[in-house]
Amino acid sequence: MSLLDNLNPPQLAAVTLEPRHALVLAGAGSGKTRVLTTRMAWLIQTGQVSPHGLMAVTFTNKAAREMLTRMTAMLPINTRGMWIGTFHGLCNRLLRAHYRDAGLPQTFQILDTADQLSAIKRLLKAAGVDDEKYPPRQLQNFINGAKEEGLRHTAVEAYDSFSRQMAELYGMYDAQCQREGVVDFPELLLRCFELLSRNAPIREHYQHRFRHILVDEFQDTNRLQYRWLKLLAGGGAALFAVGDDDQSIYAFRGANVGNMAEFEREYAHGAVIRLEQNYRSYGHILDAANTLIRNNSGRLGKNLWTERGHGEPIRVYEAMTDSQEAQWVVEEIRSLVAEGRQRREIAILYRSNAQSRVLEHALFSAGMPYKVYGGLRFFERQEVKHALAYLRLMENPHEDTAWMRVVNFPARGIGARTLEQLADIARASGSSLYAAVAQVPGRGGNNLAQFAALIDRMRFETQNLPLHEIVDHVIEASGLVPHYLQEKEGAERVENLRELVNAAAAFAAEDGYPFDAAGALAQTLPEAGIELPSPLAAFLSHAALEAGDNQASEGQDAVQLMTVHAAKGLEFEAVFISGLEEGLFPHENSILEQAGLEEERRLMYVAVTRARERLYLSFSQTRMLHGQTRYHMRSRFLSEIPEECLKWLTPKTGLAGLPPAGGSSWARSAWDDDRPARGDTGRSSKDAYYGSSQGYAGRRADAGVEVGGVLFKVGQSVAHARFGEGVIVSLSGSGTDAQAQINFGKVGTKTLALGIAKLDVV
DNA sequence: AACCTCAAGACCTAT
DNA sequence: TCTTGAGGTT
Repeated sequence: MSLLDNLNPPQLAAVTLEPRHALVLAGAGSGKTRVLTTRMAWLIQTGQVSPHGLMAVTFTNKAAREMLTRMTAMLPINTRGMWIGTFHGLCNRLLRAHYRDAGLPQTFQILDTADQLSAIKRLLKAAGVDDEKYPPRQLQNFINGAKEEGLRHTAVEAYDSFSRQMAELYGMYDAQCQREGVVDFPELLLRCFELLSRNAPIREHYQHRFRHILVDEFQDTNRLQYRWLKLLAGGGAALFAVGDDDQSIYAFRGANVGNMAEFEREYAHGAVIRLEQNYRSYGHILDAANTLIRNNSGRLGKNLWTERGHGEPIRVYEAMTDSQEAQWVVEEIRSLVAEGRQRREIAILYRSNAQSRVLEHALFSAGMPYKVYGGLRFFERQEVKHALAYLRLMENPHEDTAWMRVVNFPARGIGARTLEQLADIARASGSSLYAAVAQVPGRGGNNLAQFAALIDRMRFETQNLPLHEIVDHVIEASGLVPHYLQEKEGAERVENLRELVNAAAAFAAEDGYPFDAAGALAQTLPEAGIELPSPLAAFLSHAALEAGDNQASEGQDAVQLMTVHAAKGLEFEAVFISGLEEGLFPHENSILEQAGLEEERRLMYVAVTRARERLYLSFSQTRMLHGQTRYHMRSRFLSEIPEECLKWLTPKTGLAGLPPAGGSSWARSAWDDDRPARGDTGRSSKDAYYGSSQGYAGRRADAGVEVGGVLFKVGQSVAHARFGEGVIVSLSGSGTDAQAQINFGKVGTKTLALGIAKLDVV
């Protein structure tokens, strides 16, 4: 048995490529992970590289683990100390090893997105900046965007006073982080990049060490990550990048698809290998995906094909309401299960997490086991974050974010007033809050001193304990467990805190600790005299970098619910894509720009290609969103799939948005024909069509509302001075209370009071 | 200082 | 719909 058995020609070519830079364009289901892992095993087995000389980078911890598992299945070697991990994990590892050269305290902590936001809010408050004018969220995006481009605040281009101020705040934020000894996610990368570019001995050490660098999901790299890779490969390493430009769905967090084309031009010219044979899905599913994605521009080009037959058509269902849609999904799943399919092989996908609720409700009512991915994860739960904050303070009491989080939780008589005093003193002396405690007078100062003493005491009392006992001690001594025990709804929180103890034990015992920073360092850099981070520090990194699984009902055969983003890289026998509505999928925030729309289309492409055998598409005429009923047209993506791949399960007459009776090919006729050219959203024509259809107006039996002598009806076109032309989608109330929900197309749907808003009937 | 109520804003995706 | 923050009350 050879590693190379059963590879198709392009796969074989990729696996056994000479040591040189190469780009593998790997379509969905074309054996991408297999190629990556087989190449790693092959390189090692043939003695071309030692396990230490190989680095493999992924985006998710799951992918890293999968890679490790599959590689060791082929080639049983000791993987301890191998550099296989996420960009963030590997950078963390490097920074831990060289914290001094990186200008960080040994105990530096990692801020997740939420921590970062609260740090920013605290900064704005301390600096007396108007957070109306400089919204914390926007500043966060500004900072992260700059860091992802590799720019410090002094390098950010600021042409106007607003961005100059933002850059200024960015600088203050970095100073605050430095003072507190914390780094945010993008900082891990930037700091690591700067370390390598400025410190020649360290750079050369790693450049010399890594002979082969393999990158998974290359289309998701941002500019900084690309530069980081180039820097590491600068000593002659072969960069083997695997990706699929059609599956680039992370532009919103800085991913730059352009890296692929640039990489080909700069490095991999003449070494592009395409994997286009798909081993996953039947023909109809692939045809749908191929046709859909052809609407995008600037693709590197790729067409999936299969040796399997067409398979079954893609089933399409239109529901009246979101709950009816959910009901239908459950019914279909019932019959799939009755046919003998496993529930874990069935996935329900949606664009945004908020959509899961209706589906969960329907599944729950039907007694159908299900598992939701996404949403709140274990390490993001309030009580767990509180416990982690205590642990972080024990490691580094100067971390003000953690301090503020728990200084008065559970309540210990430290109020806003006292904390304000403390913050003032700390700011004046440029010290941390912890360091300023002694200077606060009065009862507040006394309480603060007791809190600081609590932290010190917990550190002292646990200093020689194993990790899980440290955690166990802290959740009690901090008062968290006692607090939640006396709270009405606290039982589950206490359970989660106890679970944190288990997580710590598991982390110390198994893969976590050796796999993470410390163990790897011990193996890889004994010569450098590296001080190992404590198990607690390693555990805290782990908690920040891997937020953990969600509420996983272990072992149960359960239907899988997740967002399309979360589904990337996975596959199922049967897939439901729900909520295929304009404004939802494609999402309304992305519709206006071509780039945004194309990313949505790639997202749809990812969703479609998750299915092996059966694919179901569904949409609903009405949906509860933001607490109110909204009306959407069906997604344009439905009309971008060839009709011959589809099988409509719902009658094609009498439904809103559809043409009147008859015509089996309405899906590609009615509004496709008069749809404006690409680039336009096509909303206006559709809205006009709504108005004249027998859609909602007839069914909802709305006689209309009269205000000021004008009769308003659902479906009617109206004009507003600011929002432009729109269509009334619903009416409520009467007289002076009358309100209308109006779809203004590009502007969105607004609810207006008819007595106040000046509306003209068009 | 703690507790409560109400309003506003988010809700799109996530290492 | 849910969470967060502000403001008022005890």
